[in-house]
Amino acid sequence: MSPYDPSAFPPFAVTVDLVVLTVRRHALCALVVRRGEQPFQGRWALPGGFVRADEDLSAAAARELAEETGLCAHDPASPGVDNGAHLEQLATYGDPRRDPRMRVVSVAHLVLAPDLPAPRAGGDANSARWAPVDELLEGPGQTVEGLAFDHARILTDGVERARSKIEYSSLATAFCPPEFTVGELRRVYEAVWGVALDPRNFHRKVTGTPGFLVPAGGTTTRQGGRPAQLFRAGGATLLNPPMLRPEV
Amino acid sequence: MSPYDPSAFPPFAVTVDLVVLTVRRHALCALVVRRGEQPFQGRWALPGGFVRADEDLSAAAARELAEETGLCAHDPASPGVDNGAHLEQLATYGDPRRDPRMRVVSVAHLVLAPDLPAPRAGGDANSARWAPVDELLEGPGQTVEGLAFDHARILTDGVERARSKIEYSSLATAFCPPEFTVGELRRVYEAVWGVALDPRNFHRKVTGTPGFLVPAGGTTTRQGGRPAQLFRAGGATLLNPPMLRPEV
DNA sequence: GCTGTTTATCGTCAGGAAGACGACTATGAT
DNA sequence: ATCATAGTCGTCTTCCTGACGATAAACAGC
Repeated sequence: MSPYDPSAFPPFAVTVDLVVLTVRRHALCALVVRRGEQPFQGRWALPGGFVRADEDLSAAAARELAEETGLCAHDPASPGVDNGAHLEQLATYGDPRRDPRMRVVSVAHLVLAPDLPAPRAGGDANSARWAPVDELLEGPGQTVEGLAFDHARILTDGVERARSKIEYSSLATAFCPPEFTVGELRRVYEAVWGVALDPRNFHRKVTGTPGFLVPAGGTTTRQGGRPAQLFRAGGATLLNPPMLRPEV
Repeated sequence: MSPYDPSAFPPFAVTVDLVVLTVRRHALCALVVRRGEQPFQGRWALPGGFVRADEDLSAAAARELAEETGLCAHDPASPGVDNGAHLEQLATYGDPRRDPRMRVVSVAHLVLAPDLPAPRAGGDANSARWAPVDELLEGPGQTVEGLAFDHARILTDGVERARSKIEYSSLATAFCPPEFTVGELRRVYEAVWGVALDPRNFHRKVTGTPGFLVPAGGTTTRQGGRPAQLFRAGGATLLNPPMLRPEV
Protein backbone atom coordinates (compact mmCIF):
# COMPACT_ATOMS: atom_id res chain seq x y z
CA MET A 1 0.00 0.00 0.00
CA SER A 2 1.31 3.38 -0.98
CA PRO A 3 1.82 6.03 1.64
CA TYR A 4 -0.73 8.72 2.09
CA ASP A 5 -0.60 11.35 -0.62
CA PRO A 6 -2.55 14.45 0.42
CA SER A 7 -2.57 15.79 -3.10
CA ALA A 8 -4.55 12.84 -4.44
CA PHE A 9 -7.61 13.04 -2.19
CA PRO A 10 -8.85 14.78 0.92
CA PRO A 11 -8.04 12.93 4.16
CA PHE A 12 -10.88 11.64 6.30
CA ALA A 13 -11.07 10.18 9.76
CA VAL A 14 -13.22 7.03 9.75
CA THR A 15 -14.95 5.85 12.90
CA VAL A 16 -17.49 3.22 13.85
CA ASP A 17 -20.42 4.10 16.08
CA LEU A 18 -22.53 1.43 17.72
CA VAL A 19 -26.25 1.30 18.29
CA VAL A 20 -26.39 -1.49 20.86
CA LEU A 21 -29.96 -2.42 21.66
CA THR A 22 -31.38 -4.73 24.29
CA VAL A 23 -34.69 -5.27 26.05
CA ARG A 24 -34.69 -4.59 29.76
CA ARG A 25 -37.71 -4.45 32.03
CA HIS A 26 -40.12 -4.37 29.10
CA ALA A 27 -38.38 -1.44 27.43
CA LEU A 28 -36.09 -1.16 24.42
CA CYS A 29 -32.79 0.23 25.68
CA ALA A 30 -29.62 1.46 24.04
CA LEU A 31 -26.10 1.56 25.37
CA VAL A 32 -24.75 5.07 25.84
CA VAL A 33 -21.47 6.32 27.26
CA ARG A 34 -20.66 9.63 28.85
CA ARG A 35 -18.22 11.77 26.91
CA GLY A 36 -15.10 12.68 28.85
CA GLU A 37 -13.80 15.39 26.55
CA GLN A 38 -14.78 18.19 24.25
CA PRO A 39 -16.87 18.55 22.26
CA PHE A 40 -20.10 17.57 23.99
CA GLN A 41 -18.16 16.90 27.20
CA GLY A 42 -20.37 15.28 29.82
CA ARG A 43 -23.11 14.46 27.33
CA TRP A 44 -24.22 10.95 26.49
CA ALA A 45 -23.18 9.47 23.19
CA LEU A 46 -23.16 6.20 21.33
CA PRO A 47 -20.05 4.10 21.90
CA GLY A 48 -17.56 4.09 19.08
CA GLY A 49 -14.04 4.87 18.01
CA PHE A 50 -11.56 5.16 15.20
CA VAL A 51 -11.07 2.41 12.69
CA ARG A 52 -7.49 1.21 12.74
CA ALA A 53 -5.21 1.43 9.76
CA ASP A 54 -5.56 -2.14 8.59
CA GLU A 55 -8.80 -3.16 10.24
CA ASP A 56 -12.02 -4.03 8.48
CA LEU A 57 -15.10 -2.00 9.36
CA SER A 58 -16.99 -4.89 10.93
CA ALA A 59 -13.86 -5.90 12.84
CA ALA A 60 -13.60 -2.40 14.24
CA ALA A 61 -17.23 -2.54 15.29
CA ALA A 62 -16.76 -5.92 16.96
CA ARG A 63 -13.65 -4.68 18.74
CA GLU A 64 -15.39 -1.59 20.08
CA LEU A 65 -18.30 -3.72 21.18
CA ALA A 66 -16.04 -6.07 23.07
CA GLU A 67 -14.24 -3.17 24.71
CA GLU A 68 -17.48 -1.56 25.84
CA THR A 69 -19.55 -4.57 26.83
CA GLY A 70 -17.49 -7.73 26.68
CA LEU A 71 -19.92 -9.07 24.12
CA CYS A 72 -18.60 -11.24 21.35
CA ALA A 73 -20.51 -10.19 18.29
CA HIS A 74 -21.36 -12.22 15.27
CA ASP A 75 -21.59 -10.49 11.96
CA PRO A 76 -23.47 -12.73 9.54
CA ALA A 77 -21.52 -11.15 6.70
CA SER A 78 -18.21 -12.32 8.14
CA PRO A 79 -17.10 -15.75 9.18
CA GLY A 80 -16.68 -16.30 12.88
CA VAL A 81 -18.13 -17.89 15.93
CA ASP A 82 -21.58 -16.99 17.12
CA ASN A 83 -21.54 -16.93 20.85
CA GLY A 84 -22.87 -13.46 21.32
CA ALA A 85 -24.92 -10.70 19.85
CA HIS A 86 -26.03 -9.95 16.34
CA LEU A 87 -24.05 -7.27 14.53
CA GLU A 88 -24.75 -5.67 11.17
CA GLN A 89 -23.80 -2.51 9.39
CA LEU A 90 -26.43 0.18 9.71
CA ALA A 91 -25.51 3.24 7.65
CA THR A 92 -22.76 5.79 7.20
CA TYR A 93 -22.93 9.39 8.34
CA GLY A 94 -20.63 11.92 6.79
CA ASP A 95 -22.05 15.40 7.00
CA PRO A 96 -19.03 17.72 6.79
CA ARG A 97 -20.10 19.50 9.98
CA ARG A 98 -21.12 16.52 12.08
CA ASP A 99 -17.91 16.79 14.14
CA PRO A 100 -16.68 20.34 14.76
CA ARG A 101 -13.07 19.21 15.09
CA MET A 102 -12.48 17.62 11.72
CA ARG A 103 -13.95 15.72 8.84
CA VAL A 104 -15.20 12.43 10.26
CA VAL A 105 -17.13 9.74 8.42
CA SER A 106 -18.77 7.34 10.80
CA VAL A 107 -19.93 3.88 9.81
CA ALA A 108 -22.72 3.06 12.25
CA HIS A 109 -23.38 -0.53 13.20
CA LEU A 110 -26.39 -2.10 14.84
CA VAL A 111 -26.02 -4.65 17.62
CA LEU A 112 -28.89 -6.64 19.08
CA ALA A 113 -28.00 -8.22 22.41
CA PRO A 114 -29.79 -10.17 25.11
CA ASP A 115 -30.29 -8.52 28.46
CA LEU A 116 -26.90 -8.23 30.11
CA PRO A 117 -25.43 -7.35 33.45
CA ALA A 118 -24.42 -3.73 33.88
CA PRO A 119 -22.11 -2.46 31.16
CA ARG A 120 -18.49 -1.77 31.81
CA ALA A 121 -16.58 1.08 30.27
CA GLY A 122 -13.04 1.03 31.44
CA GLY A 123 -14.32 -0.13 34.81
CA ASP A 124 -16.11 3.15 35.35
CA ALA A 125 -19.70 2.18 36.03
CA ASN A 126 -20.73 5.81 35.98
CA SER A 127 -19.74 6.41 32.40
CA ALA A 128 -21.86 3.82 30.60
CA ARG A 129 -25.48 2.78 30.98
CA TRP A 130 -28.51 1.27 29.34
CA ALA A 131 -31.08 3.96 28.67
CA PRO A 132 -34.59 3.47 27.29
CA VAL A 133 -34.62 4.73 23.73
CA ASP A 134 -37.85 6.63 24.38
CA GLU A 135 -35.97 8.64 26.95
CA LEU A 136 -32.97 9.25 24.71
CA LEU A 137 -35.13 10.31 21.79
CA GLU A 138 -37.57 12.58 23.56
CA GLY A 139 -38.34 15.55 21.38
CA PRO A 140 -35.69 18.25 21.24
CA GLY A 141 -35.93 20.98 23.81
CA GLN A 142 -36.94 18.66 26.62
CA THR A 143 -35.60 18.57 30.13
CA VAL A 144 -33.09 15.89 29.13
CA GLU A 145 -30.17 16.95 26.98
CA GLY A 146 -29.98 15.19 23.66
CA LEU A 147 -27.26 12.87 22.53
CA ALA A 148 -23.94 14.23 21.28
CA PHE A 149 -23.18 14.84 17.59
CA ASP A 150 -25.81 13.39 15.24
CA HIS A 151 -26.22 10.36 17.46
CA ALA A 152 -29.94 10.90 17.98
CA ARG A 153 -30.40 10.51 14.27
CA ILE A 154 -28.20 7.41 14.18
CA LEU A 155 -30.10 5.91 17.10
CA THR A 156 -33.41 6.66 15.39
CA ASP A 157 -32.24 4.90 12.27
CA GLY A 158 -30.99 1.92 14.27
CA VAL A 159 -34.23 1.56 16.18
CA GLU A 160 -36.23 1.75 12.99
CA ARG A 161 -33.99 -0.89 11.41
CA ALA A 162 -34.53 -3.18 14.39
CA ARG A 163 -38.27 -2.58 14.35
CA SER A 164 -38.61 -3.47 10.71
CA LYS A 165 -36.13 -6.30 10.74
CA ILE A 166 -37.90 -8.37 13.37
CA GLU A 167 -40.94 -8.29 11.10
CA TYR A 168 -39.47 -10.45 8.40
CA SER A 169 -36.54 -12.17 10.10
CA SER A 170 -36.00 -14.24 13.19
CA LEU A 171 -33.69 -11.60 14.64
CA ALA A 172 -35.89 -10.98 17.66
CA THR A 173 -34.30 -14.09 19.14
CA ALA A 174 -31.04 -12.14 19.34
CA PHE A 175 -32.63 -10.22 22.23
CA CYS A 176 -33.32 -13.47 24.09
CA PRO A 177 -31.08 -15.78 26.09
CA PRO A 178 -30.16 -19.05 24.35
CA GLU A 179 -33.26 -20.74 25.72
CA PHE A 180 -36.46 -18.77 26.00
CA THR A 181 -40.22 -19.14 26.05
CA VAL A 182 -42.80 -17.98 23.55
CA GLY A 183 -43.95 -15.42 26.08
CA GLU A 184 -40.47 -13.99 26.47
CA LEU A 185 -40.15 -13.69 22.72
CA ARG A 186 -43.52 -11.98 22.59
CA ARG A 187 -42.43 -9.47 25.20
CA VAL A 188 -39.42 -8.68 23.01
CA TYR A 189 -41.71 -7.85 20.10
CA GLU A 190 -43.94 -5.81 22.38
CA ALA A 191 -41.02 -3.82 23.77
CA VAL A 192 -39.39 -3.17 20.40
CA TRP A 193 -42.63 -2.21 18.68
CA GLY A 194 -44.23 -0.59 21.70
CA VAL A 195 -47.50 -2.42 21.20
CA ALA A 196 -49.46 -5.22 22.87
CA LEU A 197 -49.80 -8.48 20.97
CA ASP A 198 -52.40 -11.17 21.42
CA PRO A 199 -50.64 -14.05 23.21
CA ARG A 200 -52.73 -16.69 21.49
CA ASN A 201 -52.25 -15.46 17.94
CA PHE A 202 -48.57 -14.83 18.61
CA HIS A 203 -48.13 -18.36 19.91
CA ARG A 204 -49.86 -19.79 16.86
CA LYS A 205 -47.72 -17.71 14.54
CA VAL A 206 -44.29 -18.44 15.96
CA THR A 207 -44.87 -22.12 16.64
CA GLY A 208 -46.44 -22.54 13.22
CA THR A 209 -43.56 -21.01 11.27
CA PRO A 210 -41.20 -23.84 10.27
CA GLY A 211 -37.62 -23.34 11.42
CA PHE A 212 -38.29 -20.33 13.63
CA LEU A 213 -38.25 -22.15 16.97
CA VAL A 214 -37.06 -25.60 17.98
CA PRO A 215 -38.10 -27.09 21.32
CA ALA A 216 -35.24 -27.14 23.80
CA GLY A 217 -36.80 -29.87 25.89
CA GLY A 218 -37.56 -28.29 29.23
CA THR A 219 -40.00 -25.89 30.75
CA THR A 220 -39.64 -22.90 32.99
CA THR A 221 -41.84 -20.97 35.31
CA ARG A 222 -39.53 -17.96 35.71
CA GLN A 223 -42.28 -15.68 34.45
CA GLY A 224 -44.85 -17.01 36.92
CA GLY A 225 -48.03 -18.80 35.97
CA ARG A 226 -48.21 -22.07 34.14
CA PRO A 227 -44.82 -23.50 33.13
CA ALA A 228 -43.85 -22.60 29.59
CA GLN A 229 -42.00 -24.69 27.08
CA LEU A 230 -38.42 -23.66 26.37
CA PHE A 231 -37.27 -23.07 22.82
CA ARG A 232 -34.07 -22.32 21.00
CA ALA A 233 -33.75 -20.26 17.83
CA GLY A 234 -34.22 -22.46 14.77
CA GLY A 235 -32.22 -22.32 11.61
CA ALA A 236 -34.61 -20.10 9.67
CA THR A 237 -33.49 -16.51 9.32
CA LEU A 238 -36.28 -15.20 7.10
CA LEU A 239 -39.89 -15.32 8.21
CA ASN A 240 -42.31 -15.94 5.39
CA PRO A 241 -44.99 -14.78 5.76
CA PRO A 242 -43.65 -12.06 8.04
CA MET A 243 -44.76 -11.16 11.52
CA LEU A 244 -47.22 -8.32 11.06
CA ARG A 245 -46.71 -5.16 13.06
CA PRO A 246 -50.09 -3.81 14.16
CA GLU A 247 -51.19 -0.45 12.77
CA VAL A 248 -50.82 2.63 14.96
CA MET B 1 -12.02 22.62 11.39
CA SER B 2 -8.57 21.67 12.55
CA PRO B 3 -5.98 20.62 10.04
CA TYR B 4 -5.25 17.01 9.50
CA ASP B 5 -3.22 15.46 12.29
CA PRO B 6 -1.77 12.09 11.25
CA SER B 7 -0.90 11.22 14.82
CA ALA B 8 -4.51 11.30 15.96
CA PHE B 9 -6.01 8.80 13.55
CA PRO B 10 -5.15 6.88 10.41
CA PRO B 11 -5.98 8.70 7.16
CA PHE B 12 -8.56 7.22 4.82
CA ALA B 13 -9.66 8.02 1.33
CA VAL B 14 -13.44 8.11 1.11
CA THR B 15 -15.21 7.49 -2.17
CA VAL B 16 -18.76 6.99 -3.34
CA ASP B 17 -19.62 4.18 -5.72
CA LEU B 18 -22.91 4.08 -7.59
CA VAL B 19 -25.13 1.15 -8.41
CA VAL B 20 -27.33 2.75 -11.06
CA LEU B 21 -30.11 0.40 -12.13
CA THR B 22 -32.65 0.68 -14.89
CA VAL B 23 -34.88 -1.62 -16.89
CA ARG B 24 -34.13 -1.87 -20.59
CA ARG B 25 -35.62 -4.28 -23.03
CA HIS B 26 -37.11 -6.45 -20.29
CA ALA B 27 -33.82 -6.79 -18.39
CA LEU B 28 -32.44 -5.21 -15.25
CA CYS B 29 -29.33 -3.28 -16.24
CA ALA B 30 -26.59 -1.48 -14.36
CA LEU B 31 -24.40 1.39 -15.45
CA VAL B 32 -20.72 0.47 -15.74
CA VAL B 33 -17.72 2.46 -16.90
CA ARG B 34 -14.45 1.26 -18.34
CA ARG B 35 -11.42 1.93 -16.19
CA GLY B 36 -8.76 3.99 -17.89
CA GLU B 37 -5.96 3.41 -15.42
CA GLN B 38 -4.40 0.89 -13.10
CA PRO B 39 -5.41 -1.10 -11.23
CA PHE B 40 -7.96 -3.07 -13.23
CA GLN B 41 -7.19 -1.00 -16.32
CA GLY B 42 -9.62 -1.75 -19.12
CA ARG B 43 -12.04 -3.61 -16.86
CA TRP B 44 -15.59 -2.50 -16.19
CA ALA B 45 -16.39 -0.89 -12.86
CA LEU B 46 -19.17 0.93 -11.11
CA PRO B 47 -19.04 4.70 -11.53
CA GLY B 48 -17.78 6.63 -8.54
CA GLY B 49 -15.18 8.99 -7.22
CA PHE B 50 -13.66 10.74 -4.26
CA VAL B 51 -15.78 12.64 -1.81
CA ARG B 52 -14.67 16.26 -1.68
CA ALA B 53 -13.35 17.88 1.43
CA ASP B 54 -16.54 19.60 2.52
CA GLU B 55 -19.14 17.64 0.63
CA ASP B 56 -21.84 15.47 2.14
CA LEU B 57 -21.91 11.81 1.11
CA SER B 58 -25.25 12.01 -0.65
CA ALA B 59 -24.15 15.21 -2.37
CA ALA B 60 -21.07 13.44 -3.66
CA ALA B 61 -23.22 10.59 -4.94
CA ALA B 62 -25.59 13.00 -6.67
CA ARG B 63 -22.70 14.86 -8.21
CA GLU B 64 -21.10 11.71 -9.57
CA LEU B 65 -24.46 10.62 -10.91
CA ALA B 66 -24.96 13.89 -12.72
CA GLU B 67 -21.45 13.72 -14.15
CA GLU B 68 -21.96 10.20 -15.46
CA THR B 69 -25.54 10.33 -16.65
CA GLY B 70 -26.92 13.82 -16.44
CA LEU B 71 -29.57 12.53 -14.09
CA CYS B 72 -30.77 14.77 -11.29
CA ALA B 73 -31.17 12.49 -8.34
CA HIS B 74 -33.49 12.85 -5.44
CA ASP B 75 -32.38 11.53 -2.09
CA PRO B 76 -35.45 11.19 0.13
CA ALA B 77 -33.20 11.72 3.13
CA SER B 78 -32.17 15.15 1.89
CA PRO B 79 -34.29 18.10 0.88
CA GLY B 80 -34.30 18.94 -2.79
CA VAL B 81 -36.25 18.77 -5.97
CA ASP B 82 -37.43 15.49 -7.39
CA ASN B 83 -37.10 15.65 -11.12
CA GLY B 84 -35.02 12.56 -11.60
CA ALA B 85 -34.05 9.23 -10.19
CA HIS B 86 -34.29 7.76 -6.74
CA LEU B 87 -31.06 7.76 -4.73
CA GLU B 88 -30.36 6.14 -1.40
CA GLN B 89 -27.36 5.02 0.53
CA LEU B 90 -26.66 1.32 0.11
CA ALA B 91 -23.77 0.24 2.32
CA THR B 92 -20.12 0.98 3.03
CA TYR B 93 -17.23 -1.20 1.98
CA GLY B 94 -13.94 -0.85 3.77
CA ASP B 95 -11.90 -4.00 3.57
CA PRO B 96 -8.28 -2.92 4.04
CA ARG B 97 -7.26 -4.70 0.85
CA ARG B 98 -10.14 -3.76 -1.41
CA ASP B 99 -7.95 -1.24 -3.25
CA PRO B 100 -4.31 -2.27 -3.69
CA ARG B 101 -3.11 1.34 -3.82
CA MET B 102 -4.27 2.64 -0.47
CA ARG B 103 -6.87 2.44 2.24
CA VAL B 104 -10.17 3.38 0.65
CA VAL B 105 -13.57 3.32 2.28
CA SER B 106 -16.35 3.45 -0.25
CA VAL B 107 -19.88 4.48 0.55
CA ALA B 108 -22.01 2.79 -2.08
CA HIS B 109 -25.27 4.36 -3.18
CA LEU B 110 -28.17 2.87 -5.06
CA VAL B 111 -29.89 4.75 -7.89
CA LEU B 112 -33.08 3.64 -9.59
CA ALA B 113 -33.65 5.39 -12.88
CA PRO B 114 -36.13 5.16 -15.75
CA ASP B 115 -34.86 3.95 -19.07
CA LEU B 116 -32.58 6.59 -20.50
CA PRO B 117 -30.82 7.41 -23.71
CA ALA B 118 -27.27 6.15 -23.98
CA PRO B 119 -25.05 7.16 -21.09
CA ARG B 120 -22.36 9.72 -21.50
CA ALA B 121 -19.03 9.59 -19.74
CA GLY B 122 -16.97 12.57 -20.66
CA GLY B 123 -18.38 12.31 -24.14
CA ASP B 124 -16.71 8.96 -24.70
CA ALA B 125 -19.55 6.65 -25.64
CA ASN B 126 -17.22 3.69 -25.57
CA SER B 127 -16.36 4.01 -21.91
CA ALA B 128 -19.80 3.73 -20.32
CA ARG B 129 -22.71 1.41 -20.96
CA TRP B 130 -25.78 -0.25 -19.57
CA ALA B 131 -25.13 -3.92 -19.00
CA PRO B 132 -27.62 -6.55 -17.88
CA VAL B 133 -26.83 -7.45 -14.29
CA ASP B 134 -27.11 -11.15 -15.10
CA GLU B 135 -24.23 -10.70 -17.49
CA LEU B 136 -22.15 -8.68 -15.03
CA LEU B 137 -22.70 -11.17 -12.24
CA GLU B 138 -22.15 -14.39 -14.11
CA GLY B 139 -20.34 -16.86 -11.91
CA PRO B 140 -16.62 -16.25 -11.50
CA GLY B 141 -14.37 -17.93 -14.00
CA GLN B 142 -16.66 -17.30 -16.93
CA THR B 143 -15.78 -16.01 -20.34
CA VAL B 144 -16.53 -12.47 -19.27
CA GLU B 145 -14.12 -10.78 -16.91
CA GLY B 146 -15.62 -9.75 -13.62
CA LEU B 147 -16.02 -6.22 -12.37
CA ALA B 148 -13.07 -4.37 -10.86
CA PHE B 149 -12.36 -4.25 -7.12
CA ASP B 150 -15.21 -5.62 -4.99
CA HIS B 151 -17.77 -4.11 -7.32
CA ALA B 152 -19.43 -7.43 -8.07
CA ARG B 153 -20.25 -7.72 -4.39
CA ILE B 154 -21.51 -4.14 -4.26
CA LEU B 155 -23.66 -4.69 -7.34
CA THR B 156 -25.05 -7.89 -5.84
CA ASP B 157 -26.00 -6.03 -2.68
CA GLY B 158 -27.59 -3.22 -4.68
CA VAL B 159 -29.63 -5.57 -6.81
CA GLU B 160 -30.82 -7.44 -3.76
CA ARG B 161 -31.78 -4.16 -2.11
CA ALA B 162 -33.78 -3.16 -5.17
CA ARG B 163 -35.45 -6.55 -5.38
CA SER B 164 -36.58 -6.47 -1.80
CA LYS B 165 -37.47 -2.80 -1.73
CA ILE B 166 -40.00 -2.94 -4.52
CA GLU B 167 -41.83 -5.56 -2.47
CA TYR B 168 -42.91 -3.23 0.26
CA SER B 169 -42.54 0.22 -1.27
CA SER B 170 -43.72 1.98 -4.37
CA LEU B 171 -40.15 2.41 -5.59
CA ALA B 172 -40.73 0.37 -8.73
CA THR B 173 -42.27 3.51 -10.17
CA ALA B 174 -38.78 5.06 -10.12
CA PHE B 175 -37.97 2.77 -13.05
CA CYS B 176 -40.90 4.17 -15.04
CA PRO B 177 -41.38 7.42 -16.93
CA PRO B 178 -43.61 9.99 -15.22
CA GLU B 179 -46.70 8.48 -16.82
CA PHE B 180 -46.92 4.76 -17.29
CA THR B 181 -49.38 1.90 -17.59
CA VAL B 182 -50.07 -0.97 -15.25
CA GLY B 183 -48.50 -3.29 -17.78
CA GLU B 184 -45.31 -1.26 -17.92
CA LEU B 185 -45.09 -1.33 -14.15
CA ARG B 186 -45.65 -5.07 -14.19
CA ARG B 187 -42.83 -5.53 -16.68
CA VAL B 188 -40.58 -3.63 -14.26
CA TYR B 189 -41.38 -6.09 -11.50
CA GLU B 190 -40.87 -8.99 -13.85
CA ALA B 191 -37.48 -7.70 -14.99
CA VAL B 192 -36.22 -6.89 -11.51
CA TRP B 193 -37.40 -10.14 -9.99
CA GLY B 194 -36.80 -12.26 -13.06
CA VAL B 195 -40.22 -13.90 -12.85
CA ALA B 196 -43.51 -13.80 -14.70
CA LEU B 197 -46.48 -12.28 -12.92
CA ASP B 198 -50.16 -12.83 -13.61
CA PRO B 199 -51.38 -9.65 -15.35
CA ARG B 200 -54.86 -9.89 -13.84
CA ASN B 201 -53.77 -10.36 -10.26
CA PHE B 202 -51.10 -7.69 -10.65
CA HIS B 203 -53.64 -5.24 -12.00
CA ARG B 204 -55.99 -5.95 -9.11
CA LYS B 205 -53.21 -5.52 -6.59
CA VAL B 206 -51.74 -2.22 -7.79
CA THR B 207 -55.03 -0.54 -8.61
CA GLY B 208 -56.48 -1.71 -5.31
CA THR B 209 -53.69 -0.33 -3.13
CA PRO B 210 -54.69 3.18 -2.06
CA GLY B 211 -52.15 5.86 -2.93
CA PHE B 212 -49.96 3.66 -5.12
CA LEU B 213 -51.24 4.88 -8.48
CA VAL B 214 -53.30 7.87 -9.48
CA PRO B 215 -54.92 8.05 -12.93
CA ALA B 216 -53.17 10.50 -15.21
CA GLY B 217 -56.16 10.90 -17.46
CA GLY B 218 -55.12 9.50 -20.81
CA THR B 219 -54.49 6.20 -22.42
CA THR B 220 -51.72 4.84 -24.57
CA THR B 221 -51.22 2.01 -26.98
CA ARG B 222 -47.45 2.18 -27.14
CA GLN B 223 -47.24 -1.42 -26.00
CA GLY B 224 -49.68 -2.59 -28.67
CA GLY B 225 -53.00 -4.20 -27.98
CA ARG B 226 -55.90 -2.55 -26.25
CA PRO B 227 -55.21 1.01 -25.04
CA ALA B 228 -54.09 1.09 -21.44
CA GLN B 229 -54.88 3.71 -18.86
CA LEU B 230 -52.01 6.01 -17.90
CA PHE B 231 -51.07 6.46 -14.26
CA ARG B 232 -48.72 8.54 -12.23
CA ALA B 233 -47.03 7.46 -8.99
CA GLY B 234 -49.27 8.23 -6.02
CA GLY B 235 -48.21 9.67 -2.72
CA ALA B 236 -47.90 6.36 -0.90
CA THR B 237 -44.35 5.17 -0.40
CA LEU B 238 -45.02 2.04 1.65
CA LEU B 239 -47.14 -0.78 0.32
CA ASN B 240 -49.19 -2.51 2.94
CA PRO B 241 -49.76 -5.33 2.42
CA PRO B 242 -46.65 -5.73 0.30
CA MET B 243 -46.35 -7.02 -3.22
CA LEU B 244 -45.46 -10.69 -2.86
CA ARG B 245 -42.47 -12.00 -4.73
CA PRO B 246 -43.24 -15.50 -6.02
CA GLU B 247 -41.19 -18.37 -4.65
CA VAL B 248 -38.35 -19.73 -6.77
C1' DG C 1 -64.66 -6.12 -43.66
C1' DC C 2 -63.14 -10.18 -41.26
C1' DT C 3 -59.99 -12.85 -38.55
C1' DG C 4 -56.31 -13.66 -35.64
C1' DT C 5 -53.08 -11.66 -32.28
C1' DT C 6 -51.90 -8.81 -28.58
C1' DT C 7 -52.66 -6.40 -24.46
C1' DA C 8 -55.89 -4.59 -20.94
C1' DT C 9 -59.45 -5.19 -17.61
C1' DC C 10 -63.22 -7.35 -14.91
C1' DG C 11 -65.04 -11.43 -12.40
C1' DT C 12 -65.26 -15.83 -9.91
C1' DC C 13 -63.72 -19.29 -6.80
C1' DA C 14 -60.96 -21.89 -3.46
C1' DG C 15 -57.30 -21.87 0.08
C1' DG C 16 -54.43 -19.71 3.50
C1' DA C 17 -53.34 -16.38 7.08
C1' DA C 18 -54.57 -13.21 10.58
C1' DG C 19 -57.53 -10.75 14.11
C1' DA C 20 -60.91 -11.42 17.75
C1' DC C 21 -61.87 -14.06 21.36
C1' DG C 22 -63.67 -18.40 24.20
C1' DA C 23 -61.99 -22.16 26.89
C1' DC C 24 -58.98 -24.92 29.45
C1' DT C 25 -54.42 -25.91 31.97
C1' DA C 26 -50.76 -25.60 35.31
C1' DT C 27 -48.23 -23.10 38.34
C1' DG C 28 -47.55 -19.85 42.75
C1' DA C 29 -49.67 -16.65 46.23
C1' DT C 30 -53.10 -15.70 49.95
C1' DA D 1 -59.52 -23.72 48.63
C1' DT D 2 -59.46 -19.75 45.98
C1' DC D 3 -57.42 -16.39 43.12
C1' DA D 4 -54.18 -14.37 39.99
C1' DT D 5 -50.99 -15.24 36.39
C1' DA D 6 -49.31 -17.10 32.27
C1' DG D 7 -49.45 -20.65 28.68
C1' DT D 8 -51.80 -23.40 25.09
C1' DC D 9 -55.47 -25.10 22.02
C1' DG D 10 -59.67 -24.04 19.14
C1' DT D 11 -63.22 -21.56 16.52
C1' DC D 12 -65.04 -18.12 13.55
C1' DT D 13 -64.89 -14.40 10.38
C1' DT D 14 -62.54 -11.56 7.20
C1' DC D 15 -59.14 -10.35 4.01
C1' DC D 16 -55.75 -11.43 0.51
C1' DT D 17 -53.83 -14.18 -2.85
C1' DG D 18 -53.23 -17.44 -6.73
C1' DA D 19 -55.44 -19.72 -10.55
C1' DC D 20 -57.96 -18.90 -14.31
C1' DG D 21 -62.37 -17.82 -17.38
C1' DA D 22 -64.25 -14.09 -20.04
C1' DT D 23 -64.70 -9.72 -22.36
C1' DA D 24 -62.79 -5.37 -24.54
C1' DA D 25 -60.15 -2.59 -27.68
C1' DA D 26 -56.53 -1.83 -30.47
C1' DC D 27 -53.50 -3.50 -34.84
C1' DA D 28 -51.82 -6.63 -38.88
C1' DG D 29 -52.80 -9.21 -42.76
C1' DC D 30 -55.94 -11.22 -46.01
